[in-house]
Amino acid sequence: MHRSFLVLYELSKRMKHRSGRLLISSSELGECLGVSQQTASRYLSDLELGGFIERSRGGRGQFISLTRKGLDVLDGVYLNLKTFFDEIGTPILIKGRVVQGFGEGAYYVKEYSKSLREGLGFEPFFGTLNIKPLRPFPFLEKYVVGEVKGFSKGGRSFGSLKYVSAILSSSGWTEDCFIIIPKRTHHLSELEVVCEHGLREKHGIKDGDLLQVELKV
Amino acid sequence: MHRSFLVLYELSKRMKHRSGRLLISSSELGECLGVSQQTASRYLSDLELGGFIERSRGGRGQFISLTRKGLDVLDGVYLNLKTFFDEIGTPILIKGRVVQGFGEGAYYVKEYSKSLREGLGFEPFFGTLNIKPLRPFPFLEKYVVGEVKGFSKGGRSFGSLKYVSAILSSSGWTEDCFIIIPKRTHHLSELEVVCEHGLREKHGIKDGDLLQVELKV
DNA sequence: ATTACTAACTTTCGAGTAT
DNA sequence: TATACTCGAAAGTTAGTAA
Repeated sequence: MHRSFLVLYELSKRMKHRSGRLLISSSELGECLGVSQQTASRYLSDLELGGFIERSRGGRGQFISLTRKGLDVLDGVYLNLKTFFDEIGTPILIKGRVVQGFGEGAYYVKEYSKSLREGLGFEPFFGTLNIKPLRPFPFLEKYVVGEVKGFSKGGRSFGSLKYVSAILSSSGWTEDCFIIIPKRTHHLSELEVVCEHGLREKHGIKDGDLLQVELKV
Repeated sequence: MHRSFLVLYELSKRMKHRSGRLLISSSELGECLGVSQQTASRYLSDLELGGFIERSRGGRGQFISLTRKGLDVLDGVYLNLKTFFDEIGTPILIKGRVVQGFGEGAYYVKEYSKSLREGLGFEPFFGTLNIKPLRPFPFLEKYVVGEVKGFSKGGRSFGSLKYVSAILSSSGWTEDCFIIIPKRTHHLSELEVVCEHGLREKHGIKDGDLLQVELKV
């Protein structure tokens, strides 16, 4: 979240919908934001350079539309504010597709096995399911229910893990699971799920399948 | 919308709910935001000074909760993003209470009467209903359906007006109406509604009554 | 009308440090 | 541990102006 959000947001306020297009001049935008025309012009040029917007010159200003990247910035903020303002108990759902992990999941679950068993209350399956969400998803740290302390082994250091409780589901089945969050990670782009069972085998899951994760809050 | 939003938002991300309280140190916050401890400390002090947060020192940091003012900043952003991301056709509802206008509504409607009649397609009632929304409401400019040009009369200048089409309702009745937006206004805090009929008389509306405005988008 | 460059100005930041 | 002050350095802003 950097400053560019404020400008993107100001643009989005003036668009009826995410797929819309906006005609605005740099001086108008400057007025909206309380900065000069020159500064507004630089803002737009920076946003374009960063891949957040696309623009084309029109006679009375410039036509602006948001790129996927720009929309995702706004969507991430929207989803976080939604969890913040929604009534307690409103389910938090994340939809995503199964992706190929780096193959390290099994290795790590094995290494952390003892600690995880104590924390989770069951023997975790030796492997993780990696899920790539379709949209940005809320910041998960606030839902953390436990932590596994880091350790060193064979000259290699294993950092602390936090985990969030969730329910994984697809058509016809539901499984309790945990989402693993390496302690020193700021921007998670995939969810790493551990479970008591091998879900790929048990439910015939393969890469690309669409799953739903519901956070237990 | 100024920069303080970014810090408020970062705090809200770490709170489970709007009524929650957060324990965080200035250096942790600095890390989240990518700034130094000193800067984060100043951010918090500025937010407190501005009335956006309340805080109290704890041993390992400070307890932070958001004030009504701070929540309204976030809520305003949330509502705008909601209209931006919701499917087209999702109704946009604003609930608010009738308040005493400055008594100028009748005067202005009279002055603008001719132009309004042309734009709205009916003879507007000589008076406006002022509504104070309960929560922040979305930026309305993007829903403008028409404009009434400004003019000068008797040495006094009347600025341009824009208007948005809406449906006003309460238990048992519904009325088509328009929300009037003075062209050079940036921060509307009340809605000024014009209608074909005198609603205070027709429906027995009095100050403090709760009404709902649905925007026609 | 616009957009956007450069140079001077202003604000914001953070290392050092006090509390 | 914390928070938060001062002040030199860095970053951001805008007036003037070109295109």
